[in-house]
Amino acid sequence: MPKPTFLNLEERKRKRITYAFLREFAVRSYDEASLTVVVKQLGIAKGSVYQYFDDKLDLFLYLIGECARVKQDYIASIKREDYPDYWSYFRELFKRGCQFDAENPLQSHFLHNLTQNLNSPSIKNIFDEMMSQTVAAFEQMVEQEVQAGLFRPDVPVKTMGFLLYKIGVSIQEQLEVTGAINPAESIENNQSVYQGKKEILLQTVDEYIRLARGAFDRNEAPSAFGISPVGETS
Amino acid sequence: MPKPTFLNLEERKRKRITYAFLREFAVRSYDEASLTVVVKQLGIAKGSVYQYFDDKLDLFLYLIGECARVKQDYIASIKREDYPDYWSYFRELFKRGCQFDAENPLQSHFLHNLTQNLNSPSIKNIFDEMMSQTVAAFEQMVEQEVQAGLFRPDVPVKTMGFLLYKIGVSIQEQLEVTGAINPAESIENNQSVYQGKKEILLQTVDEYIRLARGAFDRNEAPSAFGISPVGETS
Amino acid sequence: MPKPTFLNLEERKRKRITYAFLREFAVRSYDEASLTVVVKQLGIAKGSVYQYFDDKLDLFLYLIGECARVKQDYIASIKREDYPDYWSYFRELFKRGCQFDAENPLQSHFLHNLTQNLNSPSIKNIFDEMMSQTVAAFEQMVEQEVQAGLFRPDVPVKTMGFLLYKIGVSIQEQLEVTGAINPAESIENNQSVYQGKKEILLQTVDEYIRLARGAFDRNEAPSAFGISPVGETS
Amino acid sequence: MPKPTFLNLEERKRKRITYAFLREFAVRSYDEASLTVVVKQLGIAKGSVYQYFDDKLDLFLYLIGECARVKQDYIASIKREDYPDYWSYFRELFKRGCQFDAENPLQSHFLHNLTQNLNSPSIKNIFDEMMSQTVAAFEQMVEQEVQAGLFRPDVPVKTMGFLLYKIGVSIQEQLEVTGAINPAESIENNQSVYQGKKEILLQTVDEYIRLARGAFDRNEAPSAFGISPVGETS
DNA sequence: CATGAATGAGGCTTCATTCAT
DNA sequence: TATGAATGAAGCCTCATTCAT
Repeated sequence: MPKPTFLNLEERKRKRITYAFLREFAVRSYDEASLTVVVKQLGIAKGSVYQYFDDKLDLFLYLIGECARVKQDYIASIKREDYPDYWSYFRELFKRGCQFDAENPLQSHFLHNLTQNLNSPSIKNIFDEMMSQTVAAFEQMVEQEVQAGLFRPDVPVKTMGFLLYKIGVSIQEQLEVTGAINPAESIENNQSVYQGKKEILLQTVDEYIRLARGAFDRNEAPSAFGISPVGETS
Repeated sequence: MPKPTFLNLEERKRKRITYAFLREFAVRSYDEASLTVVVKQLGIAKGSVYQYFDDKLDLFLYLIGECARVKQDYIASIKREDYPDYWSYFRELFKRGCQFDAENPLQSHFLHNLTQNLNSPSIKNIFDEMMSQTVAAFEQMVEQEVQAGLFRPDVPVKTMGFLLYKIGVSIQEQLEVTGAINPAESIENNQSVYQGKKEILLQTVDEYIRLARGAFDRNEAPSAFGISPVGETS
Repeated sequence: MPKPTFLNLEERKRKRITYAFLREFAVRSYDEASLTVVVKQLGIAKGSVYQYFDDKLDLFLYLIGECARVKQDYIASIKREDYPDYWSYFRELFKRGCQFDAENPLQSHFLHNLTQNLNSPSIKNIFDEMMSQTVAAFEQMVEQEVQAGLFRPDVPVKTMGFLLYKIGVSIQEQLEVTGAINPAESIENNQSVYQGKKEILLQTVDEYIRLARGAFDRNEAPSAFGISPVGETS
Repeated sequence: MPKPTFLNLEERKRKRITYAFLREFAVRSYDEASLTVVVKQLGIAKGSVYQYFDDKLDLFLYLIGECARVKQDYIASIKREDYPDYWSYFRELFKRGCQFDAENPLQSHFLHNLTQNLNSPSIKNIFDEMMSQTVAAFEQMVEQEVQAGLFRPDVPVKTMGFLLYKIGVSIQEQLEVTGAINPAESIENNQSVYQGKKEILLQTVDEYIRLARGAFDRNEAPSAFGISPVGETS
């Protein structure tokens, strides 16, 4: 939690500082990120950072909180009940994610880099909990769909929830591995993560959805009935 | 590549050294791992390490190679053609992986930690390539299944390959996130990663396979139509 | 270039540090010089050096720059056009050099040791360029004298320039080889390089000048012909 | 002085070892040269070197002695009395030096690199003495010429001797600074120092001789007499 | 509230030399 | 006589954090 010293800062300065650190943590992992470097860029005293935050971790957690809050604003309004099935809802999440990315490039980069950041032992505990929460959220979604008879009931919710979470992550990773997006490069050029790549992102989302439907949706056997009644009736 | 000095070492000593470093790299990431610490544990001179290996990276790559080689011995004999479908083949891979884990706990821990290790910038390039190769291998498997008419043709091989790769990873991760396994703790107690957890691992594999079937397998319903109805009714 | 941290240091401290390093580099070559040793002498933390300078090379270049600047102040005001011939100008350079030596013993020692320092591979490139510039400066001087009809035109400027440069160096070296001066010892006793040796230095300079006149000056015999004989006889 | 162990070695092996170390010391300075590296190249045990020589210095001095001996064989037969003046003798020294270079490239490279090697503190004492001897030899030559009435008597022999020595050195250095020769490169290509550069070397020698004549030769004033008798007779 | 110099542990790496076999 | 593994001091450099001003 930042100290009052930081919160009382003139907004301009507070944002300047926040952005500089976001940029650093968007490019390097927690352990690699160097306060020294950022402080030099900012032209502020090293000691100041310790007037604002308890330590490196405190600062880092603040940044996570801020970015999560901003992204949440984009996503919170998307309600499952406004969509006919889970997958159109799922797709919408990515669409809004794109909007968030375009309007908050630095925050988007920061969160993006976060995903590949689960190791640094200094923060392992914290990350584990964060991930647990995220996974739990997906489990809950799955639970709802199962209850509604839309997702298959024959696989534990835990497993489906985790795979669903992983599918979300995979979409980003695949784009990165195949070179469709290049965060390291785009942040260098002051571009957002998905700048000019919205189409390919959504296309990939659709491909994954096609696969996921087969995996998660309740088997349409009854409808198959309607298709091949002959064999059955005979 | 280790220097002859290392290879000529008395086997007992060579193994003692290898194991000590495996242990370190199984617990810490490449950049965090400290040669100094291990050397102190071993009670050997720091300089000795540099008689054995060119540098830290050389040592690390040797460990990767050794572990991969050992694991390969367990897996290489599993041939796709010996199994009726991809998924029984897939399952067998995990079964043998379990055996490898039980019989080579340290190597298994090392490889396990490797997965969560993609960041260390000193070795990012090397890791990226390793992962690319792994992903490519999965793509190739998918390609084969598609050719054989067993996997669906309406989703790009690249996407299916990547998801398949991710499913493999997810199984391990889910067990870790849910607390079913706890590598950090088990290595402390000189236990293998999956010690006493073989059942739950395979059960989870089966769950994922059930999901994956729906996602990847060619939907047989329509084709069943053309092939049999007539014959059935007659 | 030193970091602001160093420049903002209290002058007393800054000088103390500068002098300690000057002393080290005046006695040892770049590669042999040990920051660790100096830091211990100074009683400051090793890390401090890296708050002041980027690295060892940065520190070294700073020292070169400082000493060169100081020496330049002594020499810059000497203009060729104020002297009837090159050699009286040349002699004056050494006289002022002596003054610089007396008033800045440590800097003088440092620069003196620099000359014998062309090897250290870490800085070979930098040194090669420095020497090239110095040689070029001598070439230019020679060129001017040739243009003015004062130096002989029948030997390439390159060769004369290089020899002239070497003569300057030789004067110092001869005194050292013959034991007239002993930098290693004099720095130990906090004496300047040429302390109490000004006379012998200038005497040696004069000897070299006498030799150099024969080598470089245009032979006046023929020209004496056209100018005077007639006028003299009349 | 090498130990008997070395001298008793089969000649082929002894030469192989000698050459490998010559090569190393021809490329690196004494302090930079690494026994470890050479021993690896040779494929012999590190300990062997210490069976052959007391230590690094002992080995180095042996190499100096060997090379000096070989070069001496080329030069010793050149007698001053066989030449009309010092400078034709001087020129011959370089010609034979060229022959030595062509027929013993490695030794030539080694000796060449030696010149730029006066710093390494580990061997400073030894080098100082070597140089003193060389300088003394030149002094003696100068002394003889002065006695013979061929060199000017109005400048101390010490100074003329030293400059003469320096001129010899300068010739080599100038060729290197101007890029006419490139030892570092030529040794890489298994070429001798002056391979294909004999002409430019001798040409440079001639230029230096032209300068040196003016500097060292007794003033020819009397001969000027014969040129401008008019003014004198009137 | 800001400053920024000081800290010092810890990191990897190199090398000549020794000594038991 | 040859081997080659072991040594360990010394080197440069990084970084989060502290604290006096």
